[in-house]
Amino acid sequence: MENSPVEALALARSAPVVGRCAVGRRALRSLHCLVVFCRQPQRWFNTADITVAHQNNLLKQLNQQRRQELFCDCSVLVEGQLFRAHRNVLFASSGYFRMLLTQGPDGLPDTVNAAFDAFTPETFTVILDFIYSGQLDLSSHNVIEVMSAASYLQMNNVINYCKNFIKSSLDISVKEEDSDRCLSLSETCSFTSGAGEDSTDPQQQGPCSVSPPPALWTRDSSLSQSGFIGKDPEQDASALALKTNPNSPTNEVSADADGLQDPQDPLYTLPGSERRRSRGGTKRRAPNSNRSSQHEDLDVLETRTQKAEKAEELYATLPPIVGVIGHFNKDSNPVMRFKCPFCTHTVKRKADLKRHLRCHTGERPYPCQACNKRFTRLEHLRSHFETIHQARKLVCRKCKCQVTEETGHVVCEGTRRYRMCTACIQEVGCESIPIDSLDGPLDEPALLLGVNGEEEGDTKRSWMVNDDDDLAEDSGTDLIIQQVDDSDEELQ
DNA sequence: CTGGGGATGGGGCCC
DNA sequence: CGGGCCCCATCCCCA
Repeated sequence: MENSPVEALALARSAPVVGRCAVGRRALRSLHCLVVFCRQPQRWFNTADITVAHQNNLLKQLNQQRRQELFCDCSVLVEGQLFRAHRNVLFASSGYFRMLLTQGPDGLPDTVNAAFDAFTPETFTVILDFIYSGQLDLSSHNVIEVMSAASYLQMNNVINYCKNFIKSSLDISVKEEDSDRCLSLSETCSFTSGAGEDSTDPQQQGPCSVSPPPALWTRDSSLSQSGFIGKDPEQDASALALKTNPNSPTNEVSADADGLQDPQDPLYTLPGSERRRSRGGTKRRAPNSNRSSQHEDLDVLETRTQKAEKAEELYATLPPIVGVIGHFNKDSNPVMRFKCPFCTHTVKRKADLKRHLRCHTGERPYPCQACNKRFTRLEHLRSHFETIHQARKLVCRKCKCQVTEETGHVVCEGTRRYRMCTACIQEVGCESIPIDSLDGPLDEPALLLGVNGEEEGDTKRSWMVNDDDDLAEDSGTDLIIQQVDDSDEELQ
């Protein structure tokens, strides 16, 4: 009796001691047939077809069983709604469930119950449907919640699909922004998974992927996950796209190539390599942008304002600031931590999370008025300004010797200022500038004017550095721009 | 090619 | 909760 190749494989696997028993001999014969069949694919079908067909069929069967609640040995309670599933499927799909099912104190129990308040039943439905079908039903309205839930459940493949969804939305946004400054995107799209196992392929890991989160699980529904999540994000995915995954190559290349990324942009983020390359200088706009009309500039300003507003909107409506129990303190009270919706990072304070989010959104609210470089934090701006533009370091730049306010002569190089000792000054033959001018136009209060003033729109005129008014190159020691007068600056 | 230093970014935590 | 400080990691430039 001959077996089919699939049966042969199964038989062979179940009878490892091939040849020592009848079953083993039968398996061996069947396996021989399989080899023959595979060598003549036109007579049979190749193994890849078998595998795919088998996987599809198996997944379909499992999904049917789930829907009919057949053999379900796992209950998941999400905000009061009960979901039945198979623990082996959940185990294979989610790092969270892997930990839940393997690291429990009592080994594998007969039934497993998990409860979540960190996401909605609708979100978990999307996740569960994906687990059992490979189809991820994403839309602009649920992508953040799904991504947050996937992050919570440690499903890297879903996270990556969500990132791709957001990135694709970004592409659409950028292209449309380039053409008619109009933001829109497709409302829904569906991603198909190639495999149910969550991906650990580093290439699929987004730039915001970090180390696995701490074990945040419970095997007792009474110890449900504490936390909260917005129920109605109402988020424009285009806004999310503009703010999400700033390091994505798509974002960088498309935006930068089109000259759309501007250091003046509150959401501006330097690409990984560009970030370093542009240090100490001013990122110029594309040459052709110099010839853009005033009308176009106004459109650009309007677009930036829209971006800033959307950033604020995102922060205001940001639902997935998920409070999670990080660990228990000495009094056995849960210590709440806040989880980033874009990665697995958790922080103690919501304010820290907001600060952390800037590394995902690319928001840089603190522009340097001297060189237009933008920073995510005021302290970074201040540090940069003191170091680069105020020559606060009492070290000779040439010979590295210690100098004082008196002996360290300030040398100006564009907007950059540094100190040199008397000997080096004479050796180089350059001129120092009076110390008095250091705290003149470049004093900090003026510097910081741009932080809040940027939203007024007028100061943005100075952000659009072109060949004619490149501050970094031409302003020299006369950094008058610190005397922020929006109306005057607009006219310059 | 390599190591040191500068500039920058990001996390933790205190005030 | 924002501001600020400290610390560390990373990247880049330069000798």
